[in-house]
Amino acid sequence: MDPLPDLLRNCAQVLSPDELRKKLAEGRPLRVKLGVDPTAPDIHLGHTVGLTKLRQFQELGHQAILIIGDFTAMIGDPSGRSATRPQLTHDEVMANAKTYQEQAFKILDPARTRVVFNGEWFEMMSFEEVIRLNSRVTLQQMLQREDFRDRLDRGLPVRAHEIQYPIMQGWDSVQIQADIELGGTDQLFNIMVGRDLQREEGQPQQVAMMLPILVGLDGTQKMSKSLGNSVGVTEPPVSMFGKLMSIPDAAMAGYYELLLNESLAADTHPMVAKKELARRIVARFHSEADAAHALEDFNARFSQRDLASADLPTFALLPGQDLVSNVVAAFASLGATRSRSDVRRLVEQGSIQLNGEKITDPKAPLDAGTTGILKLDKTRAVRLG
RNA sequence: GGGUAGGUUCCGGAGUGGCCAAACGGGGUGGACUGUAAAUCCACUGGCAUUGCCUUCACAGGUUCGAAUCCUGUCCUGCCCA
Repeated sequence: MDPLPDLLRNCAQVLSPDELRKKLAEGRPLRVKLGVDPTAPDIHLGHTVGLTKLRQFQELGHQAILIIGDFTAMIGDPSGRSATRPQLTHDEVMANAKTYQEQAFKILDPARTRVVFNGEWFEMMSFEEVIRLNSRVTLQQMLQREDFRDRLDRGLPVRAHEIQYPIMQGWDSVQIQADIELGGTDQLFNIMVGRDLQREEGQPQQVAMMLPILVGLDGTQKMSKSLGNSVGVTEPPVSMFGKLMSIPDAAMAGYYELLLNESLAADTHPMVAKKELARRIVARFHSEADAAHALEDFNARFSQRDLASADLPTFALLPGQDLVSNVVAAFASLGATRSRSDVRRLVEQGSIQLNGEKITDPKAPLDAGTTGILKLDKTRAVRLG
């Protein structure tokens, strides 16, 4: 059976399908490269799009090469960014790299994955070699990218180290002699630099496979931790489920395609389809049982507005304290920090409910023996006890 | 190195001596409505406090009864010139 159509599925752009066909026809395991920069400790669903494609190659017997960009992460990929990224130290990066690998193997097959750190070669390079590498590209090439151009036009700084990024990513491809490089559509430029460098080194050029960008929970921007619109793969089932339910309907089709690798049936009710989506994703990263539980919990909490039978953390009231103090403490027990002013506003605006009744007086006393459910905000509530 | 324009609250961006915790827009949050969707409407959006107080407008000093606004120095950025 011809694997090509399946491999091309979901790809935003492939340069070129023809080259890919030829490589496949060689009948050897291809080296498929995917680079990740461990700039944060956790990977999120957006990262899993590329990993899933990589897994697909693995299942066909190809060799996955996961490049951990310990060096490139210190620069930060400027792709799509409107500002320089904060620079991380090598120690921070290495700590992130550890959790990244663990999480990536929730999707990848360890047996067919080679993990490489690009520090392996960059750390060794002398300044002379760096200069030599830099002399192969022109400033104009590096600056023609839209993100840089935009910053230039808007009078924002573009720092010299940022233009090193594509060169480094390209050099990675040379080092591992990549046959194929996967990346988001915003990686087109970087991947093409890899092709250029490979050609200069007399290597066969890699095929560029660009995958669509997964939008975040807001339904418009790219999923990214720094934008606060991401779902981490290690998040607890209930929270993962809830977040997925909050995506706009319009974003659902993309999630089906990119995360489940199938098309969203047009005739399904959006809510049913979304619950199914959430359930399956939770099942993938946790378990079927967790997923079933998360679904039940969601139904109880939101569909039936039955907080009482939902799975809530308990909170012991602070004796003799007013409502605001207790709510602040309750948020704190959930790991959220809210100022008293903030909580006061929540109270006055009717967010705080005790057993379904709004309490809008910030100074309302709470008897220590009060029991029931205290709703804090849209998604958080605690059981008193 | 020279010239010039700037650095404002999460972001963009007003404000050029008191009426400024600082317009307006975006974003975010809460409420109503819902399918925890979208759209819409309302409210809130530095901290503490039931009058009021405290800390903010790059940083450090200064002038003044009073400064985001004036002065001096420092740091940072854009643009033009070299």
